[in-house]
Amino acid sequence: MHKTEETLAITTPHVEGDDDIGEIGNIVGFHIRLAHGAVYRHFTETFADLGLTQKQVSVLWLVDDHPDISQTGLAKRMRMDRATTMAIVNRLQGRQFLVRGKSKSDGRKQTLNLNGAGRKVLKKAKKAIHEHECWLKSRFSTKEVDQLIEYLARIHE
Amino acid sequence: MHKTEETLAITTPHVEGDDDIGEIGNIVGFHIRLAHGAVYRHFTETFADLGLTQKQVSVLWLVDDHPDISQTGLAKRMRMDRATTMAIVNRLQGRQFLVRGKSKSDGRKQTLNLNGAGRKVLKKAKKAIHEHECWLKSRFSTKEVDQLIEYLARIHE
DNA sequence: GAAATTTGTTTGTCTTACATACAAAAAACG
DNA sequence: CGTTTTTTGTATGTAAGACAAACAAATTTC
Repeated sequence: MHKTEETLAITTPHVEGDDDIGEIGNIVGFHIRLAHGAVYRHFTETFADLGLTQKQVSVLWLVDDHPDISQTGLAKRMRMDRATTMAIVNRLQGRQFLVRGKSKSDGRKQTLNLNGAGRKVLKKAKKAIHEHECWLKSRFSTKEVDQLIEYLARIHE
Repeated sequence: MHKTEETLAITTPHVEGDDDIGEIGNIVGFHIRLAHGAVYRHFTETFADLGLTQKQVSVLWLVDDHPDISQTGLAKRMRMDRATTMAIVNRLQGRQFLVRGKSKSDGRKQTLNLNGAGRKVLKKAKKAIHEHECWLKSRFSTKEVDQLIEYLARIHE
């Protein structure tokens, strides 16, 4: 859909179609933000009963995939700074989903690992993620999904 | 480590090193979040001297495009709830960028409009946005940009 | 060995998201 | 017409996340 200057209602007092966003609709960043918001909202609904956020699930997942990962290792992969990573790890540790240990090779580093409860909740989370992904992917063909991922990777890599 | 490969297609080549994010790399939502984060970060850098956030610029832009728009009209277009919209409008009003008025047609509604300072800062912001968009679009061809926008619109519309 | 860097930590600020509750205005309805 | 419901703006509180600045301990670099 090309929404150039075709829809130009100046003030739409009682009009039902509220998708007229004007020239800002040509800004890629604006669409990324809207898409991210929509995904975030659906994610939050899907995870309402598990009480986990996107960040928290991502961290659990990455820690599970990378046993003994350090906080900075995690931070680099998630593109977060140390303080933000601390906050999230603290929260997950507080909920008894992961444990901090001491690295033998480097005294500065912590090792992060899931415990039983963490693995259990991650298993549930992955099922919810699958459901969430199906909702997201339902509007794309397999090829389009691949292309979308490739486009997005160009942005964040 | 439980790898649930039954539902996940491997679409991302695995690279060893800090970019190796494991099977989570096949999750569209994860890439959207990373891409959004990257865009957000570059946006913040670009707008450091103007001191405006993405939301604030979007609101200024939309108010300029839709004079006398109401807060709920704004909220619908930005996919925000009323309380969040309030906070942002309050902040922009506090910085003397926009003014609230009273709607003549509906006593419940406020009318939002930019004032001189708001239009001035929006003009600067649009220049910065252009720079920011160039950074973002630099990794895509014109056709790819159109396609990316179309993909993203499928998600948020 | 001294200096610089890395890593984790704490503290504080800012922005956004959302839930809830309330009041005023308008719309819907009998 | 009056009553009820809905809409709109508002205030309040909670939570998450991003980030900056400062600090200490361990490591690396020189």
